[in-house]
Amino acid sequence: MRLLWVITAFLCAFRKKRVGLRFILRSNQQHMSVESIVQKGVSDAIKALYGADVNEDQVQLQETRKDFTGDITVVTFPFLKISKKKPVETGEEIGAYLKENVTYVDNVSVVQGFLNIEISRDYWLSSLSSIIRDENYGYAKPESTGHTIMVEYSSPNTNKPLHLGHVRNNLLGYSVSNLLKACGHRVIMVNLVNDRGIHICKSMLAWQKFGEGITPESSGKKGDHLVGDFYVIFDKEYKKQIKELIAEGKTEEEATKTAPLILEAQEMLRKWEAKDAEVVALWEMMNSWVYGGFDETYKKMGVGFDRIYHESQTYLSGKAIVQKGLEDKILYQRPDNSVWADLTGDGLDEKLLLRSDGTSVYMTQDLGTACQRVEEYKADQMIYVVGNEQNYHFQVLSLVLQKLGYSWASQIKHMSYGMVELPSGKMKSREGTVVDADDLMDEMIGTAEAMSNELGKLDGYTEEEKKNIFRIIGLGALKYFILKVDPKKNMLFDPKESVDFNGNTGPFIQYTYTRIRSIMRKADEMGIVVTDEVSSDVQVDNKEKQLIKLIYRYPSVIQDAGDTLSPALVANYVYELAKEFNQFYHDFTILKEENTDIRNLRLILAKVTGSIIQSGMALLGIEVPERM
RNA sequence: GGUUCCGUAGCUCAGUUGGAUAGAGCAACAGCCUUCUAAGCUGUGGGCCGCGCGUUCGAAUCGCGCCGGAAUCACCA
Repeated sequence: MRLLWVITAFLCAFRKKRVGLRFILRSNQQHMSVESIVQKGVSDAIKALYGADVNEDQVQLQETRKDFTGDITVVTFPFLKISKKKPVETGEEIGAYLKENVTYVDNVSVVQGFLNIEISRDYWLSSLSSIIRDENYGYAKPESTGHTIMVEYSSPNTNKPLHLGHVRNNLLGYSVSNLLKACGHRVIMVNLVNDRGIHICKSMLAWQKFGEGITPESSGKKGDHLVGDFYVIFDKEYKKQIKELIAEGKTEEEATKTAPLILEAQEMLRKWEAKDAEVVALWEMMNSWVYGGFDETYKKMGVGFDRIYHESQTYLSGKAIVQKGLEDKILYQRPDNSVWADLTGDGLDEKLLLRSDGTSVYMTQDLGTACQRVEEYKADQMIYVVGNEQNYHFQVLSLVLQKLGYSWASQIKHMSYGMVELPSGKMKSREGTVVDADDLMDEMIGTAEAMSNELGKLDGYTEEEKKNIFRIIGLGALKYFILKVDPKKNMLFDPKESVDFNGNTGPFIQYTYTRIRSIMRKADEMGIVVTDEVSSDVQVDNKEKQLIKLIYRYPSVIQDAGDTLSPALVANYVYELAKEFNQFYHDFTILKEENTDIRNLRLILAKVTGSIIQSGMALLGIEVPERM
């Protein structure tokens, strides 16, 4: 039961400190990155001008602000102590050296302490021409790092259908897995299904008592929803009994503990643990209904797993590990035989690992499954995509594993994400404010359909084709809406206002893609062949250069997003790219451009932008349509 | 109370090695379709970046202290 709901964590503690700027290496890249060129140049300049050694990593760079001319800017303040001159003077001296001695530096200008550098057209054009030849631009070679990372996500309970909270979890888990793959890691996606426990028994009992033999087939209802209904029925009947008992004079606490229904549910759990044939059969039947429903939801959402674990199989594991810890005196036993880890020295509390009756708890199971996974998959790292409400749990998990002496304990990362809040506050099933995952997806697709029909651009398409486009747009809107937000932050979702289709949204980006596809189709019809060859003496407008620079940034965006486990970085980058392209599209004609070199350059820009949109969106688990 | 996280425009969000005048979208208002898809583009208005102190050439960003919000601190998972 990992996913109750909610937030953040201590990602930062694990976040790798970046040293200097990233050097982008690709098999077919002939030259160094802009950053490296400038850093090396400045380092050389300072040596030549002032006789001091400055490490290339220490040269501070930033993108040149749009209101100044230049592509990249060196901050000169840190060098003033070396130059013993004023900022402007220092900047001018370094700038002059760069312009004189560094190949791709075309022009320099100094504003206050900032040295703005213009990189030559040749550099950008040759970058573009190598980018267009790279089929997997931005992605590292698959499994090239030699690291195996396990990503656990989703982790639902089998007593009710998936809701909005799971949606964020699933989208994040899936997207982060994609990102890590794109960074060259081997990734194994796993799901730990909570298929046992008292809450499952509640649904089972309610079905037994009130279900009258109803099944998903007989009712036409999705299995997970049907089971969820009985969970609600249990709760209702249970409350009724509590009320009656209180009316008879019992205290609320007594009533809660002694209501017949809860006693029966507990009895059922005992029978389940004793492997009572009848209970197990019921449990298997109802779980299979739920799995059927989940599969449908996962499929619609577009997520999947390499391996599914069931808590019914893992909940006993970890006991041996705890026993060993006890023998090694890392853990201790209380007089009632319960086993504890004392974490007070680390600023935390004491944590129970085995109950007095010897049975295990949530933590025990996680200790066990972690060890099992390391052995089974030789995982170098394990990432748990779980809401921030469980920050404490994972802090303890990592700490206990460390104390037990597992060298890989520090490789456990809790990818803690924030809760999705509704305008009314938290989702509460009892108050009927839960946003169901299936309903939500259907609504989004319905909205896409209504909007599309209103615009009437798909007239003449078959129903089949239209349906698929509505699905792509509706889900694109939902997924983008959720993924563009920094994972660790709580976010607000307003079901009434639904999700926008204009502005910084999935459909906006998809729309940009369809525009590009439309151009490419038309070019094809006109018999225009887009060549990979970028003419080196073609005029490049500022807007075009702007686009090239954005395109150039893509690989480092993927790296950053992978390092920080943040799909939001990719989402916001793709939006920026789409926006930039739309401006370009608005200002320039492409197909009607008469100069064929310029036309070819613009077609290349369109083509590369289109494939980055497609691949970036794919990292987010979002499809792009050919038309909309 | 302890621990962790969050606080940026009316609303939803960007802003990650500390850098120049803090950016988008939505909403509001004003424009742009005989020209490659107007789900687009352009413009206007809108901000003590929660508050204070400190570090420094420079702080939305780092440190400390407050204020406000969230989560958690079970022999539940």
